[in-house]
Amino acid sequence: MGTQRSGPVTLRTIADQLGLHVSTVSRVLHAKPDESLRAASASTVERVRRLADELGYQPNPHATSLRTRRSNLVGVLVPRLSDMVLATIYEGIEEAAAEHGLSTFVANTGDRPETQRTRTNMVIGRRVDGMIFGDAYVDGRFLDEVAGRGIPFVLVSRTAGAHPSVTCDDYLGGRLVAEHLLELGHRDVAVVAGEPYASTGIDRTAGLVDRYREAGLSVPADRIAQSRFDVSGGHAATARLLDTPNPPTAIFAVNDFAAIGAIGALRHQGLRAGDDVAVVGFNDTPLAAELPVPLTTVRSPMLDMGREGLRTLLRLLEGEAAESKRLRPELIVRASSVPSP
Amino acid sequence: MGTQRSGPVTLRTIADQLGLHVSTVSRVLHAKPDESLRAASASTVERVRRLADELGYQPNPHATSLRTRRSNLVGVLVPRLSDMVLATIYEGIEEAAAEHGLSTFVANTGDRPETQRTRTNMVIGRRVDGMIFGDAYVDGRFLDEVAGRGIPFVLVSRTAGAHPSVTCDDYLGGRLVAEHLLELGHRDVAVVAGEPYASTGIDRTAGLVDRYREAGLSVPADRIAQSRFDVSGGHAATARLLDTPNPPTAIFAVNDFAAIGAIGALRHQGLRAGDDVAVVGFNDTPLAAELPVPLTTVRSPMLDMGREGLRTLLRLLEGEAAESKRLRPELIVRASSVPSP
DNA sequence: CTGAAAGCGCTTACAG
DNA sequence: CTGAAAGCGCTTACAG
Repeated sequence: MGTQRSGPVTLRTIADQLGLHVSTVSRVLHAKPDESLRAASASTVERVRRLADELGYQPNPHATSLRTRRSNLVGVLVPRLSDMVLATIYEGIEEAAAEHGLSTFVANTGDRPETQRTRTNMVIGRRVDGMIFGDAYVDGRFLDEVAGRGIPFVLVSRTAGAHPSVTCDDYLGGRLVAEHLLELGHRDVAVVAGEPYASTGIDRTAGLVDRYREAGLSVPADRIAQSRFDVSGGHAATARLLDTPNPPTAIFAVNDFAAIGAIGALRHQGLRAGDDVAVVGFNDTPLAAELPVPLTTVRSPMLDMGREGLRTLLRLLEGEAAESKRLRPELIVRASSVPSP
Repeated sequence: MGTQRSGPVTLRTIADQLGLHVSTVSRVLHAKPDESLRAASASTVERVRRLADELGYQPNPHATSLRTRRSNLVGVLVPRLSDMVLATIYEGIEEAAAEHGLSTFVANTGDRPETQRTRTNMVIGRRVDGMIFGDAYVDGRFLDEVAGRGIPFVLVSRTAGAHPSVTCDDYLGGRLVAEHLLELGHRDVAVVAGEPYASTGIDRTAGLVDRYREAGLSVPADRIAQSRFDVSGGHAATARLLDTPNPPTAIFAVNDFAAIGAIGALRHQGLRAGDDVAVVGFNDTPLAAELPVPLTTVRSPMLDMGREGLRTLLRLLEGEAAESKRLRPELIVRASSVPSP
């Protein structure tokens, strides 16, 4: 059995017990199945593998990273994980990362530029191989800087400038909503539009407005209200939109949570979603279908966005060119946009 | 300016440019403000600090970890980050970790024992200093193993055996719900109880059942339905509870999302939450207040749980004893449990 | 087929 | 006050 060493098992533990040199052990453990022949004799390979298994050897990633200058670490920045949309995208990232032997750091930035900066520095300080940003500002200035520092990254959920991104086709999503509302005869629609720095809200709004214009109808500026992306943000924005002598007959909130807030604001005014005012959300989070008034919304492929985002980063890390992708949205019609019979 | 080195700035870069030895530079950069005197002469300290700043020196954490056997890394396991409750707890963990110069790995385990195993191994393989589990099974068997491997950890959200934990006082929360429903005159209550392996659901249920028993009322087994913790889990469990000739007059779902599912299931039967059946949730997530029928629920201090969980781990890492904590819940009464006037 | 050496970037006693 | 050495655990040409 050899000497019983305390502390974690290292290459040296194995080498000593087998009377080999650490470099031999390293070579064996490192070789892909097919090239093990070149690493050592068949019997040595066998003995090393068996003992490594028995002792539960796990390479020290700090030593490996120090030596190879590759950390197999990916940094992920999101506005906030308590936003189910981003959390789900992150789940996709994590799944795909695990499949490829990568680990991920996530940090919440609250969409605050100052925090984006400090978190990015912190993550880069940890020597990640690449980053994924879910909190891009549409102007992309900060990201230009990051690119200038030579660190590879991919955006998910939001686009910015020409940086590679994996997003939902938000513009198309907005158009789908417009078509649905036009069919229902709504000529006067208002938009809970999200934050002005996020491409998601911008593009979803633009899609709706453009499609309305094509139908000969304009959506005036005072029908479009900025908002936070959460429930209370949607509530506040809707309250403002309703504070007018001639309220709209339909509301498009660019996010399911904002839509829930919109429904809350309507209720405050004694108005019911569906019967009195059509409400449409975005994302088709698992809540949408279960609300007391089930929510019409646009399904966006959140998990896939994450998975595909990581794969794109992987390609970048291997020196290939990264192409941006827009994934297809799908309109899901429920009771919140159609009056009960 | 000295030689222009390519690649990242290391201690050597600074040492060479200043004609010092790396060990001197290390000592200076390492010293706390007050002990810098002992590290080097005042002028050397000044020169080193200035240049490090200028060059934007960031120590290579892999080298530091390799040398010091401390990674300043914490591994966090949660059932799923797309559960807003866990995501919020994690935000608390991350905040507190950042304040203490620690970074965190999070992984989703989906509450699957197999995944808990592989993720734990993966995280330990990354040489974290400690772990935080938000996905503890109440039997604690797996955690006993982890403890046996000598890795320090703290539980959040759920308890298990005698392992140190930071949780909401779930039992008390259940009692608060019982008192509220008893006051309203409900003698026949049903529980959407969550997963049988999670202390949260178990304790919340027990609190309610015990308080009812003290009032001379029993909650029979067929009024208690296991459920997943998400919306569709709550829906399914409620559908089962309603499938009886004499349905209950009140439903306690041990989680806001399950409660939303419960409301959905009621609606399917033509029943309205509040007017027809009282519904109470747990956690007071931001949605609760904004639902078309605002949800009565028990507020649990999610952020604090995370922050306090990390602090407890920190104490453990410093060799102190860790005490479990139960944070105080608070009942929030809204329309879902009181008929409209 | 296997060994020996060098080195990734850092820290920490130990000298002087 | 500063330097020199050793070593954390690994990988990778280079010998033989």
